[in-house]
Amino acid sequence: MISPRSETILNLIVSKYIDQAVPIPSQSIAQEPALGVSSATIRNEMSRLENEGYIIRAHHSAGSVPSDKGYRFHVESLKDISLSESEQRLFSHLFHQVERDLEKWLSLAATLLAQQAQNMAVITTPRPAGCRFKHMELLSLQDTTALMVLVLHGARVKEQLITFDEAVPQSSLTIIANKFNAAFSGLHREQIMEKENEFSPTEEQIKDVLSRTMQDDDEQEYEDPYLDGFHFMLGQPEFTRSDRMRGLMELVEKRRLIKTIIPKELESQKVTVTIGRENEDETFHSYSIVTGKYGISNEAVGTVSVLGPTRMPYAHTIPSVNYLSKILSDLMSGLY
Amino acid sequence: MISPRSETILNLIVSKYIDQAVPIPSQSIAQEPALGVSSATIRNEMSRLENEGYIIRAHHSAGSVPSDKGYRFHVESLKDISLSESEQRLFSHLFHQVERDLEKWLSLAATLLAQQAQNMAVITTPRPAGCRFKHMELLSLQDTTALMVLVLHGARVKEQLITFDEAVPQSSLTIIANKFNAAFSGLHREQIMEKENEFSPTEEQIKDVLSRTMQDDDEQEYEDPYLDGFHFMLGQPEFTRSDRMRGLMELVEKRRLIKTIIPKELESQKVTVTIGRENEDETFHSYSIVTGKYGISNEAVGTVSVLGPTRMPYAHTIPSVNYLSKILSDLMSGLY
DNA sequence: ATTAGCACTCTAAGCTCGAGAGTGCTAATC
DNA sequence: GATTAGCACTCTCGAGCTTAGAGTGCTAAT
Repeated sequence: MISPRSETILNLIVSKYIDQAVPIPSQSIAQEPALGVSSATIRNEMSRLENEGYIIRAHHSAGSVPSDKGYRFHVESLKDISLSESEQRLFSHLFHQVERDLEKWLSLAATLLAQQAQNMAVITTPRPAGCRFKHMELLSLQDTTALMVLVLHGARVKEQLITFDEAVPQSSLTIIANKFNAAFSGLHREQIMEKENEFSPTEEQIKDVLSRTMQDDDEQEYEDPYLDGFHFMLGQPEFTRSDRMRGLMELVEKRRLIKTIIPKELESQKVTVTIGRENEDETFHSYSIVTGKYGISNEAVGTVSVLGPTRMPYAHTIPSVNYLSKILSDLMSGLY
Repeated sequence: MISPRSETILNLIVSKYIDQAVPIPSQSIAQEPALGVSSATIRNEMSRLENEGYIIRAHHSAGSVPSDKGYRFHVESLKDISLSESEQRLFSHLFHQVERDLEKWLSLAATLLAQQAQNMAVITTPRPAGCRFKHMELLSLQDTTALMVLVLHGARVKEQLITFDEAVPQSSLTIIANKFNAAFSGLHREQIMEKENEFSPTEEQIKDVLSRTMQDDDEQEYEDPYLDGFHFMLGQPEFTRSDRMRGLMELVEKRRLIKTIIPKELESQKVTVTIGRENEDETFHSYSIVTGKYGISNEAVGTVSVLGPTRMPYAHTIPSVNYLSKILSDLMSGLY
């Protein structure tokens, strides 16, 4: 890749293909007012681009389709684009209209992002580095059954049923809850386990359940993510053959999706784009994933992603992911 | 429909078609050892069945495909079948292995049901008739922000952020929570609103949020249901053409599915089967829905359903829905 | 009432063929 | 040397045709 004209042509091919989902002929590029050359010249450039692996032809005399390498070039060329001011304002406005509630925010973000990218949006809930006890409540439901409501730092709430061997009245439960609240406030699970006060058997049991619940939370890689826009993805011409999506569908349903989708390294604050065969998992060899990180470092971090075919409107998707990450981070700082 | 032999033949056609998804020729029925007649005889019976609208032929000389009326007959003929004892034991066993937690139960039930029916299972969470206050907790997050944790009867937990105009310390919040807990225990929303104690502005604000949260809960038709087995459905040969499922996909995603899916009348404890054009909503004219009710009457009721093409393994699906409703009802009685 | 036998119908898959789209190459032009 | 017009060549896609075979409906025999 040398001449600037080659770059222009490649970018035109990629944009047009993303738009039209049809192999792009040299003529259609020649018509572009940006460059005043004939289709024959374009053809020369195109065969060079093909030799260098930026574009692919289905057969001898077919139009051009970008390769992964072609998409990669295109993506690099627009990494620094940001969302238009009017869209930024619209987004902010929408977020300030909904209730102050993490779930509502994430759900809204997923919907907006899917809409922008015309593909599936995946937003994971913030992962605390290691959850910390904030408050607990014990409520008697029946003689031997109680509900434990556990509040962790960062406005995370967990519930768990507990069954005792013998009847435990609400009054005892309240006393125990108060005792635990005083003793465990702000502690991590390990610190709670170390505490060796003298506990009654009932208390020990509750402490056990508490510990297991917190451990669950720590171990859980991600909760069910917020998904939206699967139907946009299905609408793409890539999926007229339905078998194409079977495997993917199962991934989504089984929620195994997430582990595979999120890039291992999420060091940088920048948006990460993984294109086609750059994905380690073979299932995604014809998909691209655009991922951003949001949240508060060292406290709780989640991801904002878009999954779609490699032919994805990166020019809309990347800045949207970027801006939504920023909004969510800002909103979340109010919770910690 | 008169002769018992006609009935046998119709049932054979339906079962075979459900199994094979291919029009059933007279020969294949004649081979059945159950009735020792030739294919010509079957053909005579078949043309009678066709005249009466139980089966349909794609064209002049094609095999038989059941009509909605045919499926209806088939379903009526097996309404009283129950799950095999071994499967009943297996199901019970599985339910007693998981944690005592409503979410886990519903999720397990959805997975089992989808597996049995080889189609999509939809389980709605129990709807309380009108929610009742059990307990609340107020936790300060930042100076002017608090988290309200609201526990309703039936082990339902709700969270809501509250933002105050001025700083409110944890100590004040605790006092307010105690006051409310004492005053509102066991009450419905309307009853809480009627209470006209003298409240401070902060208390009024919290009471307002409380009321809105409870109203939300009352108005919300259904929460997000538990879905499983969409991929089974996609695997059915009905869906080799992908456009067939687009609309459906969107329904699932937008959660509008539920309102449309659940029969208006759920009086009886029996399982309800709605076949093809019996569905009011046109979208489901080529689908069948099998629905059962579970829960505790007048307290909290949810539904267990299977959605799939009219060619659905009713013989497995109906007893499974039936038995799972029973299991879930039994389990839930422990929560009230 | 049942059945064997056969002619008839309809589908689905394969096949050819021509039109059209788009390229690669060559030779002329700037 | 870069660009371009012109044209032959390649490949795809859909239309139309053909044929094998699956399955029925009918008739005449049992």
